[in-house]
Amino acid sequence: MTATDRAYAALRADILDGARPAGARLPEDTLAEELGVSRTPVREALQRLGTEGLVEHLPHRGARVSGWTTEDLQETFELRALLEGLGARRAAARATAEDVTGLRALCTRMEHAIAPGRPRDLDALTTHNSAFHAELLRVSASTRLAAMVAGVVHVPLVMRTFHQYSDHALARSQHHHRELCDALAHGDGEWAESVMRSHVLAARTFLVSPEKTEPAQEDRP
Amino acid sequence: MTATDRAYAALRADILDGARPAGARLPEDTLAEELGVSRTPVREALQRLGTEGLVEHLPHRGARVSGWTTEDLQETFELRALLEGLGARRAAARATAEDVTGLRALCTRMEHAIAPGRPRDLDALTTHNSAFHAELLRVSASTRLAAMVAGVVHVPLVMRTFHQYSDHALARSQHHHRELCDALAHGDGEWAESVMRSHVLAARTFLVSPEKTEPAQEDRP
DNA sequence: ACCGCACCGATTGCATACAACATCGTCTCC
DNA sequence: GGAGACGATGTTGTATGCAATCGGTGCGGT
Repeated sequence: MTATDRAYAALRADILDGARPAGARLPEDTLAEELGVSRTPVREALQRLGTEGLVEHLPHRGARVSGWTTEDLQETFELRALLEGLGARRAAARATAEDVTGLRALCTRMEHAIAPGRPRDLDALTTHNSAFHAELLRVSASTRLAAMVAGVVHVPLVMRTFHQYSDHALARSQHHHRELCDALAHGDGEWAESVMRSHVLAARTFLVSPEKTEPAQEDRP
Repeated sequence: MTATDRAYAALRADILDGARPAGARLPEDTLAEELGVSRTPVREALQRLGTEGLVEHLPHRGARVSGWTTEDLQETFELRALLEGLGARRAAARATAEDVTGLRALCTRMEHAIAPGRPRDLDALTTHNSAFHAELLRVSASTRLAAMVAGVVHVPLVMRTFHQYSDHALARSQHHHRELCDALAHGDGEWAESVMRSHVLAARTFLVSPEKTEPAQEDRP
């Protein structure tokens, strides 16, 4: 692992878990000192984080941690629903029996991590969940798509979602995974895409529920 | 404009117009010499191009121009249809009367550029077309989305598409733009999204037509 | 008192020097 | 004669020094 990778990983983790709050300044030389590397890898790490939207660059003014409004969160999940939906559709057209078997194995592990009667292991759940989604993207055979999703999905955010999930919501999430496997096994891209969209949009509702921006009820008369 | 920006723009242009073909090596010091800058801005430019998928990095092996298979093109247009479709939908929910007026002005300029009875001005058409799509993304008020679209839309590719367009296809393209303006004026997101998808997918067909991968005719019995 | 302008500190942007690593050719040993 | 190891060579990865640029501050003018 290179110094650039370490600087990138450290900064990204700091930002996403709140150690560096939104608006915090990120001077290159200070970070270089803190991380024990020179300014060059710090520069490259900041640039990468900039393309992901986690930090914003002001010319000759330095980098800051960019803020996350509710609107930004909505936007992120909208994009995830779209991109991961496309990934699921493509995966359905390409998945082999072995692919599906591997994904189902991950489902089993996730179900064990939250099996009733034991304390939930949300770390393990998060790990296997990430593996599941990553595997799906691998099967979808689109490098560009995978890179884009990686830029929008932030693991600590996913974990936070799991923390807020009720038992019911957790179970539903697992049901989505199983349903995705079935859709893939049948090669049904539309089905897979639809399930994935549901999966992501369900997560969105839980994350942004504290301050709903929707115009509320749209009851039919 | 900084040296990094110049290096980025020059390399990107070289790659997209074929001056640096797929597979060509991109040694940092050689490029630095050619572009008249040092290796540092070249490195940053190569990294940016890497996130866009135009070049691929091999650890300690350098960067190469990444290849574009037909499959890659399909993928790119699939993503564009999705992302720009979302942009159009969001724009419809946010567009003011002034926004629509501005977009319609761009439509008029595009129509002038390809008015019958005069030689087509495809450079002007490309310029205004880019402005139109950029303006739409601005109205959609999603920084992340705009950045993603910029990563998959390559202007020379768009121009190549225009070159291949028949009169009929060019006219249809302009009709799409007008229809988008109408959908925005009515605040109809679904309509706008649908039109934008048609717009992008029509372009895809023209670009990949030389070697159709579709299973050909799906005539109804 | 307020506005404009020049200086000053801080920080980035760029250039260059050095070190680490991968590949390839060659040489030796089996 | 072939295979493995070792050095040669070229390239990237990293560190550091220097200059350009931006924001703020204080002074002078109006």
